[in-house]
Amino acid sequence: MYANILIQYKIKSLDHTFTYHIPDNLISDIDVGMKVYVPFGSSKINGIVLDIFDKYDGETKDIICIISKDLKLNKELLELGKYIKDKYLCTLISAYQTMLPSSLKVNNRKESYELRKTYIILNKEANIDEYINNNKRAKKQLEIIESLKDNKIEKKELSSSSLNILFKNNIVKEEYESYYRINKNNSIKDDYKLTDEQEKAYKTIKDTFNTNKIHLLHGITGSGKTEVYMHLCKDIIKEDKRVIILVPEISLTTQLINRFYDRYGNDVAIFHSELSDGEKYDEYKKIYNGEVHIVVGTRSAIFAPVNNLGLIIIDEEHTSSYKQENNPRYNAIDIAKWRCEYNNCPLVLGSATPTLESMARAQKGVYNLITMNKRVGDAKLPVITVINMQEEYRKRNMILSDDLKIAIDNRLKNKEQIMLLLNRRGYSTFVTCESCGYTYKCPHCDITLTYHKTSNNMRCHYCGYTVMFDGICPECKNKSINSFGLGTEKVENLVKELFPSARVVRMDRDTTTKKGSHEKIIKGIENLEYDIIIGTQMISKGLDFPRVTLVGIVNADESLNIPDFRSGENTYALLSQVSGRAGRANLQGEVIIQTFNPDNKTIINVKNNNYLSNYEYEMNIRKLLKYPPYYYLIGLKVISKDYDKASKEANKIINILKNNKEDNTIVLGPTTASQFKLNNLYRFQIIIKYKKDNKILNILKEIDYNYINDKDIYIEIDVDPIRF
DNA sequence: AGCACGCCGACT
DNA sequence: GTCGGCGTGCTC
Repeated sequence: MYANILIQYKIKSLDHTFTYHIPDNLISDIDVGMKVYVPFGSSKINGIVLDIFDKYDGETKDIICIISKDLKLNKELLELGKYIKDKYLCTLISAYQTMLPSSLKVNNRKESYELRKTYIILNKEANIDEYINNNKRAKKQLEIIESLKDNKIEKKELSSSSLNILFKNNIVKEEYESYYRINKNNSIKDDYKLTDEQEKAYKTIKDTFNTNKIHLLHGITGSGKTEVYMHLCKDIIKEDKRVIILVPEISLTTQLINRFYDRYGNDVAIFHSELSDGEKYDEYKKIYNGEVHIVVGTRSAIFAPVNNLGLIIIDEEHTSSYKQENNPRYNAIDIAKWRCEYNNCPLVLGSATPTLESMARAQKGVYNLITMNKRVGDAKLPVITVINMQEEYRKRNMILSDDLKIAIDNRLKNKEQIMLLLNRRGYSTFVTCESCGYTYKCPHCDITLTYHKTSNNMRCHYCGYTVMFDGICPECKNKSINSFGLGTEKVENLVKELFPSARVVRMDRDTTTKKGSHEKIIKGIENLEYDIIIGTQMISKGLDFPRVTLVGIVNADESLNIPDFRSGENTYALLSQVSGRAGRANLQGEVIIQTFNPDNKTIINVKNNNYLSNYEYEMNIRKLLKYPPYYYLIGLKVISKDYDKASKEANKIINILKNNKEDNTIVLGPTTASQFKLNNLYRFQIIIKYKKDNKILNILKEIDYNYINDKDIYIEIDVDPIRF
């Protein structure tokens, strides 16, 4: 018997199987999907068995041993890997590697992550009565024997000196029991009553169990989407199927996971980046062994090794965190679609602000649109005020406007909580007019231009359009063009200065890196230990604090000006999500948006809480400028430590692309990538916009293949990129 | 990726 | 004469 093995190195030139002979002693155990140890060249490495067959007449070596018999990739995941390789142009092994938690990665050498407890039991074969009679004076030993007569006892609870004598005389034995690091018990009965709207959504989805339907659940913030998910889970459990629920990132996960634990206890496995390797191993095993019905987790949980999958739910489907930004650059929504098709089950995409792609599909009837327009209970929508920062700027209010300061003061007096959102600056520098808020945009791509200090010009990173920079604002003719940005720390200091008695907490990358710090801050806010919460987008999603009644958006423009064609869409989503944090319970919420561009369409749509108007506005631009969802995108980067070589190859590639495409396919570039020089590597970028073009997809694969053995040039292809 | 092989320059 | 630099090529 022989086996085709995919080896652990994720190098394009090794992206094929090698055939090995299966020695007789392994034949009965070996199976497809298992991890094996094989000789390779002059060393020994790990690999995955992809198929097993009888006859082979080339030269082979023997497989040394099987590494994991009890955990292997199942048929579905093996098949899924091929899809990922084909769609995202990555190596097959890296597709499989991303499916596995680090404890089980193919190149992992550590043997076991299993935690075991050691118990002591009486040795049934020993003549215990005789031993008791002969050792009447060994009080401690007799005590132990007596207590072991009706149950086993954990080893560490017994005195080791007496125990050792009992061991020596074969009176007692050790017994092992493995246990999981995470154990939860449910505390709440599932008797929550759904509102009419929730009930309708729930029924609609439930009626499509056992069909491959995709639902877009468009529910405004506070409309109770989670409760709909919970009800669906109940039915999944009833039918003994499995459900995967994806959530954007841990900030949201903590609160949501606790809700699932409260109701479903140890029927839930969780997956997110804050778990330790051991915890992830345990959760993976619970899923693999079919011990849980519900899997809740971030992006990589989409690869949970469930059998009998009955439903996938992707919450906050618009968030960019479902797209992996390194190889393989997959999007969890794509993977979900594939798995739902494979298992013939429905997919639910939930969001208050669906992506244009999803809404467009829903309007075309590809997805089934379910709308929830009402907030649960008495909660009213917040009142949104837009503050023109141009005027505040003249009053020397650079960070907080008078209105926002007054509003904060009022909430503090009422013992209500305040959230201040600060947009993080992007990695590229753009310039804004400090007095009127004007930002340069590319006339062809509607993208904010990026400033380049070395050449003193501004460039569009999509098409290469360039203008010189003269420092004079073309709008208000002031010489106030500048690039400025605020950090959370700066805002924190000002707030502390203005409101010295307020208890302030900051929630951003810096304060949440430590394990559990996230949860601690959230608990603190829930327990009303803080009055003012300052944070980045991290605080915008899903969090539910009933005493937060004021949300202040400090610099709404920062997000609008990110050089990305989706900046408008993303800003709408961000602002309306964070607005949704205000007034979740019966207290009236208020939102104050500070901007230099009060006439901006996105800001106006946020103020009017009009998703559909924003959708139509953005769709128009996308249609005009040929962006998704009207066109598909592919980003290709040519990377080299040699500037000239990178530039030369990029030009060569663009010519090949232009000569092998359909007429309506557009090839832009090459331009310098937004992070042009990174780790001493120069990066040129090509953008492809296409509708239906197998020609260009095939030529891309060919280009990718041609550079496999080129040591100076590295090609990076991003299919359906969300950011360039 | 990792290792052997191989072909040049500077040392005990 | 030999040690060791890393450029090239191959691994079932």
